[in-house]
Amino acid sequence: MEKQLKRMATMQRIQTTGLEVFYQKGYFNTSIDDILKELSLSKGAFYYHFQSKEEFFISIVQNLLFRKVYSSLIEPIEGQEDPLNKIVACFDEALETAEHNFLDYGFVLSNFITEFNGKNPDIMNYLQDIMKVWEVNLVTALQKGKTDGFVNRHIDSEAVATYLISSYIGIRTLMVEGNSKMLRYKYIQQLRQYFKLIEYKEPA
Amino acid sequence: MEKQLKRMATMQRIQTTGLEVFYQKGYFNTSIDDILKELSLSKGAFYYHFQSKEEFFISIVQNLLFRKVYSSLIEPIEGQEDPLNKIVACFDEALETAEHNFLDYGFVLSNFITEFNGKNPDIMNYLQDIMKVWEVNLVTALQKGKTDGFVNRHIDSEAVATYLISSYIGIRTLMVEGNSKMLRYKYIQQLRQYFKLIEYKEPA
DNA sequence: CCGTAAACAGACTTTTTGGTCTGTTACCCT
DNA sequence: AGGGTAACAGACCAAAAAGTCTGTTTACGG
Repeated sequence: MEKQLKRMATMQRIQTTGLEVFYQKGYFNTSIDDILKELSLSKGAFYYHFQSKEEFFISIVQNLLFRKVYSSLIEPIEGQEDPLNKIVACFDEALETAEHNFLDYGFVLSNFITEFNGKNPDIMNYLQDIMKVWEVNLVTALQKGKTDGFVNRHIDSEAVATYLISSYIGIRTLMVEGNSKMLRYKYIQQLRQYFKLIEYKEPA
Repeated sequence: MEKQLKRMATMQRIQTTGLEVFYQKGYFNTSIDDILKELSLSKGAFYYHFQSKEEFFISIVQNLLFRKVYSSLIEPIEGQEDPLNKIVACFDEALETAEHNFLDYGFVLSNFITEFNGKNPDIMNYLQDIMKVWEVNLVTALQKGKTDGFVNRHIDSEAVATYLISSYIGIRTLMVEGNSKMLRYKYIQQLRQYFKLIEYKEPA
């Protein structure tokens, strides 16, 4: 049963550096050999574990990418009370790790959505599924916030979720050009302003 | 002097469809032959007018892309009074053309920034120059709005500009997955909400 | 009307790519 | 301990890519 473990370990190794290189160079600009060079592995090893470049990428999306988005953007909010403050904290935290971890720069997920849009509907579906999970989670959190008395009942939860996702994608895109610390500060500042509008206000 | 005109005409033809194909398929996933096939032109023609694929793309950025961003996002705001309403109208207008003109889907500029980030610093500079012009214009408009009594003097113009750009980039990225009409409606709605916070309020 | 240069055509070269295939090593099971 | 299979190495192939080069057409100037 040792073999099973080794197999998984090798696959994960290839996937991990695969994601790194794909992110850095883009999917179409990255060759399998680029990844293999980084790992000192051979083509034989790669095609023993994966059927094709495309299937390989999809496995990365479903394993690494989904987990990453889930743990950093969905889980910290899911089921929590006081969603607005949780969202701010979660976004701030995510932007902070983005500052220091180059792999986080530019929000990998939206980068790939941009790259595959109109080119590969198959892969696009996998990517957009992740986005949908995120969006649904945000909407749910906002609705729960309404019943728990944290969020103004008159706001349009779906519109707010859309606006949040948009701004987050955008700020991550902007952060690639450096000065990310200042951008993060400004962004969180404006996000707090925005939330003042939609939080529950005690009836006077 | 007829020749000069024809030369320019041909170059523009190649650039125009070049931008279309680059946008649809991505720079690295597009071959020169892809563009030439669309135009029924030969390699000889292309390399007679342009030195290389890279130089060709840069010429597209400086000619077509800059003009597009300028005319749709900068000019409508530049020097105008009442910047907040002008910005809403401008963004709404830009999103509306984005709905109907597939070439606008996904905000071409930020798509390319995503694609070239970390891969080609040279091209990145040209792209980010355009972003900077936009940002400066927004900041200037907001500052002028303060002196003209349309914008709250206490807001941080640069932070607001960053937030605006972020959300715009984000919403354009989201619009690629369809349902763009609803997204546009929700986005503009939330943008108006946000602006209520930063508009000038008559001292009671 | 003709020579000359601009504008273009298209075969060719070199490099890179995704993917195949045969051969070799390492490890588990009996 | 040794046979068998999983895990990997790396040469190989066909297609595609950017870019070159030689040849042909077109059109302007004298």
